[in-house]
Amino acid sequence: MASELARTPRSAAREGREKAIFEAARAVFAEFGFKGSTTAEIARRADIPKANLHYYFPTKEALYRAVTEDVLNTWLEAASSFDESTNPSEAIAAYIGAKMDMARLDPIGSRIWANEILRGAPVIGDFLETTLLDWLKSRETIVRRWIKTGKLVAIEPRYFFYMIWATTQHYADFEGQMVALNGGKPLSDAQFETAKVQVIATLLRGVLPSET
Amino acid sequence: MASELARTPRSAAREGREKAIFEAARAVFAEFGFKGSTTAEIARRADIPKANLHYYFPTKEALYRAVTEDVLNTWLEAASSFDESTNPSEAIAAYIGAKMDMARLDPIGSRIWANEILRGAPVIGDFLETTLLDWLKSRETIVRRWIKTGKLVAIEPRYFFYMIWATTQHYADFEGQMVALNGGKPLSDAQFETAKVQVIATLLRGVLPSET
DNA sequence: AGAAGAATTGACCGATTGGTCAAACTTATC
DNA sequence: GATAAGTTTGACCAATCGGTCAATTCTTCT
Repeated sequence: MASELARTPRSAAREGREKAIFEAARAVFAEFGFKGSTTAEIARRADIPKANLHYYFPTKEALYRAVTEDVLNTWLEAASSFDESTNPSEAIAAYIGAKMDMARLDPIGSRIWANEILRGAPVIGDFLETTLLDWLKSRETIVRRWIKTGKLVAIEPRYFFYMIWATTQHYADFEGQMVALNGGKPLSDAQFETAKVQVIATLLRGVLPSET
Repeated sequence: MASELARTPRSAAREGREKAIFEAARAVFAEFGFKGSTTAEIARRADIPKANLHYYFPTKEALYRAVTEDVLNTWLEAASSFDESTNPSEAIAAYIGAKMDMARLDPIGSRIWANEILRGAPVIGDFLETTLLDWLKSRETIVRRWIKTGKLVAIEPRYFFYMIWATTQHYADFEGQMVALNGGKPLSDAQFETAKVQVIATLLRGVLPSET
């Protein structure tokens, strides 16, 4: 099959080098944004000559697109954790938990996203208007159903999702601020777990009807 | 007095030109961060030759510091709206409201802050570790007192403030995402007011004891 | 072993970067 | 209206930018 030929696995060495460039690019783009990043700096962190970088990724923009689209896929995976079939508490808790874990495990991805949005989302703009909007609409429907059946207080679902996105992403994007406020040390696993539990509890209390 | 001579008011024309450069710089730094911004682009937006920009602000870094410190002062003004003397609901509502209004009225300032933190806060790092930490500690004390007197549920105050900062700042930093999800149009005043009311209500419900 | 292709790299390119400078131009003061 | 000070600006600089290229080295296959 032709498609199988196209997917012929490259040598492991090649994949390794590509990944090294990719990871270096992620770190640099996350810190300096697209314009502020240089292929020279990325190559330096990947420990290869700049010319070699351009052999694997012809342009800075191609590399940026590859990095950005990868972040997008990670986002989509986490999105599925908001499950319609479970009850509101469980669905919301699972979703917030998944997004918190994402921020903890891949803060760089979150920062790449943040930089892209700050620029006006020139690359992922289409995705926002199509896939993300569709996702949001379908989840809004679910939330509205929960509200109608008295399982949630009357809220505008959209702004509730914004709160979740804002809070979870904050733990990745503003890590620098948190470190400064934590005596120069990153949040420990225990601290992060406390934060995660509290974020879930506070947001659930904020939208669940009083138990009267 | 010598200090008075130093503060000799410059001509109104000079102040106007300085302000034009300043505003152009704010917009550019907010969009591209420090490294991604160029003095040429700032000068272009201020509609002056680049050499003239360097007459008013000798270096790109000096201009950036001026812009950043201005953002900092705005933050400090809003911080005072968290008032110890009022009850928790009012203090928290007023503070969230003030930060939401800040995000609405000065999204650029918020984005400059975000870019600075994403870079690792090289300029405002000192401020974070001193003034901001002091502010946070004193407010944590107030919140803990409220918890002890049963006016708030048991929470770690710090992570509650992070939620507030995250959510309010999100309305400025991720405006591009919200616009994409709102049919390409910015949030109307009515939409923003709804969002603001809901954010306050949800967060208050999240930390106030049930009315049983 | 040797040919063919893939990968590596130093040298280099025109464009852009932050910043300088001297000459020209305005404005205030006497 | 002459002088001095403050302001504006095009031309220019070395350094860095994204990207190219030809020469070289390494792998793979027969």
